[in-house]
Amino acid sequence: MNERKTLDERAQMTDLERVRHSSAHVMATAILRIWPDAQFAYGPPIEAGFYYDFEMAHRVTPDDFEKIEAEMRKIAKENQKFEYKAISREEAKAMAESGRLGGLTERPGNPSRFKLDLIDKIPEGEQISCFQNGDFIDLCAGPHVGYTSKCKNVKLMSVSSSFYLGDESKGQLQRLYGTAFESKELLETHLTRLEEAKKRDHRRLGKELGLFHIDEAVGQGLILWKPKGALIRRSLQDFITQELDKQGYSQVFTPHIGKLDLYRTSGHFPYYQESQYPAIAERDVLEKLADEDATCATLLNGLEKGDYEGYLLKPMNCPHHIKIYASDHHSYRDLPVRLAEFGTVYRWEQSGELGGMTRVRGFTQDDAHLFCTPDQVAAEVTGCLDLVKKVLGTLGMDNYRVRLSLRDPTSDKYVGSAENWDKAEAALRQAVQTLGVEYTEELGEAAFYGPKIDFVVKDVIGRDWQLGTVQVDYNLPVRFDLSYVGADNQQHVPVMIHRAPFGSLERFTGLLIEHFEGKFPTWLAPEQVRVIPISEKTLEAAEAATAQLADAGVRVAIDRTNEKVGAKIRLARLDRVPYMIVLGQKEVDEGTISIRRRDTEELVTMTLEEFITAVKSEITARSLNSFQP
RNA sequence: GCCGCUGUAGCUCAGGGGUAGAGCAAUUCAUUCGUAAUGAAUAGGUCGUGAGUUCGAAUCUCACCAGCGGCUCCA
Repeated sequence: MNERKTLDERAQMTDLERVRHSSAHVMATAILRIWPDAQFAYGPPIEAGFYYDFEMAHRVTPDDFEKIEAEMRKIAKENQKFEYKAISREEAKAMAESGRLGGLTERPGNPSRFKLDLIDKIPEGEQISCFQNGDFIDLCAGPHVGYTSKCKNVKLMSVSSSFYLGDESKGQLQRLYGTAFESKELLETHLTRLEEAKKRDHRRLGKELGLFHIDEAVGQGLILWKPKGALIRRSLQDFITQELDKQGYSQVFTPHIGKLDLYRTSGHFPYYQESQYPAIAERDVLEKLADEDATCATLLNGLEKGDYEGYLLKPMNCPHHIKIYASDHHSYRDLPVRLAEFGTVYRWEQSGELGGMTRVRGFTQDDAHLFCTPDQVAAEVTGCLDLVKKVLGTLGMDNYRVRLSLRDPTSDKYVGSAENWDKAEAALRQAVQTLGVEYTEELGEAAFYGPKIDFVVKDVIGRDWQLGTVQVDYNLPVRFDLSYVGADNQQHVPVMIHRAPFGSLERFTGLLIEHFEGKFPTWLAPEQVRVIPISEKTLEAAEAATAQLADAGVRVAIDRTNEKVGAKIRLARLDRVPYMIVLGQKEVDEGTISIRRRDTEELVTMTLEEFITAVKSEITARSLNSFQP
């Protein structure tokens, strides 16, 4: 976000982005009027508005928003002109030294240290420019709106912290987020939409619908799937399992822990040590160290260096699957070998990053590892992409973007030869082009052992989450000395493909809850049908219908409470049950049932047998829509 | 991990230096009802945890824990 935009990109800034970028300047002006010691760093427009990073003694809290907004509206009313000024590098530096750049001209302050740094980052020979509105001048490439009156429809959203240029070592700044629109109506629509989105938050719906629970006593980021959530997960797993069977995968089961040596070989243990649960030392090591009065540091060092053996909660499934592959001899005729597992892994994510089901410390990947010949890579990757597309398509999730994650050529965090990286990246690029969807190539997003194709979706508050992923790996097969016998009767190293169409069941379910607003299609709904007797007089008939539905394999519940029908309907709708069957004396006499769907007022009458046939075929087809009578 | 905010009944939240409140949910009773809330009664809380200040702390202070919004990270 901090890279310098090209002139072309700046010219392409939309009118709305100009309003927002200008609003960031107006906000800075307002802050300076209230707190003159503020030092500004960087203030761009973003997808949902704008922010400005700054440093000052006063800590902004939401209580200050009203005061800042009032000053901003005042500045908008003053209708200051945004004036472009081209200045020389020397002028810019002189202005920054006197605190007038990113400051008030009439009230210069301390040298603008961030602006000085930003000036140094502008390539020699490039025109340096600034914009002035009223008495506020800022180093800025623009573009802006003409006058501050365009910036009157603003709202401050939140305050948080950030690092200067995203660098943890460069100190912490305050970041104030706001949003701005071209009209009051658009602003209000946006704010209403945000309120609506909050109601879809999976953390809120997960609680309301009884899908999952996170308990302090169990641990941060560890999901307890409650019965209803577990039914959703089971349906998803059944779906995937069916697809895997069709596509020639073999399902395996592996333990949740493995010896440290396994991860030393894979390279994960030293590389990701900070984000793993600490290793479990063997008992005799602990006893020996206790006898010697050794410190924890001795233990940790010994584990790290390999002096002591221990176990790790598995942070990924690859090494276990690799060992399954390696336990047999393989001929090129056997390949590809496709090993799949719903494999639960544990990662010590930073506490501040955890949240709901989307970022957790224990999660289950719908994982698989494919071992194939170099010739098979392209076809296998394409097959994996098709699977991801099938999964997302079945669920009606079409709001994803595709990212080709490549290595950053300037970084040394990657393992393996440049030649293999080039091959892997080329294979993925070729495969993603067959997908027929737009994709972006992003440098530095690759895994340390190989490039990947990621499917990224947004949650209700606009955050990006990586779901499905397909990765080509030339490195682990070498590290683990894997082989197969080729047609030439020689030993060859297979290529590995890692892939997970959902990513993790936790994250995927969290995003599904938001995607469907809790109104899952019938095949996923924890409770598919609710039977509602009108009174105790028809309870017996309702019990019989419930039993018949359950017998047919439909997930059904009966409402035995003494409430009126209206209350029972309301409760069933709040529980997002797709179908309600109302049974009164009339239906019993006629031998029919009255069906009401979750989203309509319309009532349909048919026999129970007809309904069972229809709903069963809807479930089997994994239909997104309810059946049409 | 860092910055900021928050933590009161199962849930949503009010209150606030003199020992706890509402609505919903729950339980019981009455009602037997025709498509989004029938009525009444009852029960329910060491006010996140620990320490400190105070005659007295849910309320003030500090530490810790957890959640939320960002940052950083994400094999």
